[in-house]
Amino acid sequence: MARTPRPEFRPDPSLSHESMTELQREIAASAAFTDQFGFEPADIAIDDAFDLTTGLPEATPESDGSNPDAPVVVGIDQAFLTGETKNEAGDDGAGDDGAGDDGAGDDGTTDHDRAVSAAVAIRDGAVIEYAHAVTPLSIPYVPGLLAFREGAPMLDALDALSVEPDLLVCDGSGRIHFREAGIATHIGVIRDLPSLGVAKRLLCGEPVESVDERPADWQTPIRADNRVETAEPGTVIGHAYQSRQYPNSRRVNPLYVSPGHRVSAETTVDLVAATCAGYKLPEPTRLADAHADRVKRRLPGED
DNA sequence: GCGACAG
DNA sequence: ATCTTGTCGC
Repeated sequence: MARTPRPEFRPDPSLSHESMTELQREIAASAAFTDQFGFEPADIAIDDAFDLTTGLPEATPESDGSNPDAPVVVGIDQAFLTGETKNEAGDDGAGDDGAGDDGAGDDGTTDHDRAVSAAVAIRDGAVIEYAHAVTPLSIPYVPGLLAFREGAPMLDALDALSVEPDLLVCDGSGRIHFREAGIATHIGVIRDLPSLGVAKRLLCGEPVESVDERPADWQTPIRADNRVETAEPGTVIGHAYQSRQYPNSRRVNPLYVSPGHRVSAETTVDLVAATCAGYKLPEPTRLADAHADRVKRRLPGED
């Protein structure tokens, strides 16, 4: 059957705003918001939360006891090194070959930051591999255009991974996006891998029910509103999912989960729920977050 | 012109 | 995202 050619991903700082939004429309058009993967949510279930109080669990590539045929879930997250000014004499030679000036400007902020991208591969409840990449950032954060700032760094971390992922769990939105092309969608489409996004805050769209004071495991659909340019208002683009709640309180906010690529909105909730083990964030994201922080701490500069 | 906005 | 110790509440 005919197949839409995969859009190329060029996070070039010189790209115009229009070019970026146009590329996102192509990404969204190439994305599949239907289930296209060969396993069940139960196959990636993580029953026991990893204990991160004594450091991260050791990676065990040679499955000791765990099922080597279980799907590989890869969590991806980032940490940042900001405020890196360019006036430091004797800067480490790893500087970027700057094309002219930095887009610094009037507000004093520069783009001389670096991203630490971390990817953690989990199979049958065990970590089988850690990978990371440190990438200079050249594009500022703009709501809706996050993929152009963090996409390449995330792909770098994925490239550093030796195992083949069966599912990517990204930090941020997927289909819950102005053009249905959040960073989870970008990454999924570019690698043509099943992917989903887990965000702590809602970018756009409207919950069917109020998300306040909800018990654990509660969920409600997120419908496209007038801010979602590519979908008919009312279209379900993701869900609010209350992954955890304290026994006698109701202050924890829900997660906002949405399809990235090759996963439906409904199944996205099931997949996230399967990888949650008592904490607000799903285990793949918790571990990727911790790994990114660990790499960042070990980097020259802060000891 | 006003509002609104992942990491 | 990041800057950051202790601390109020269950």
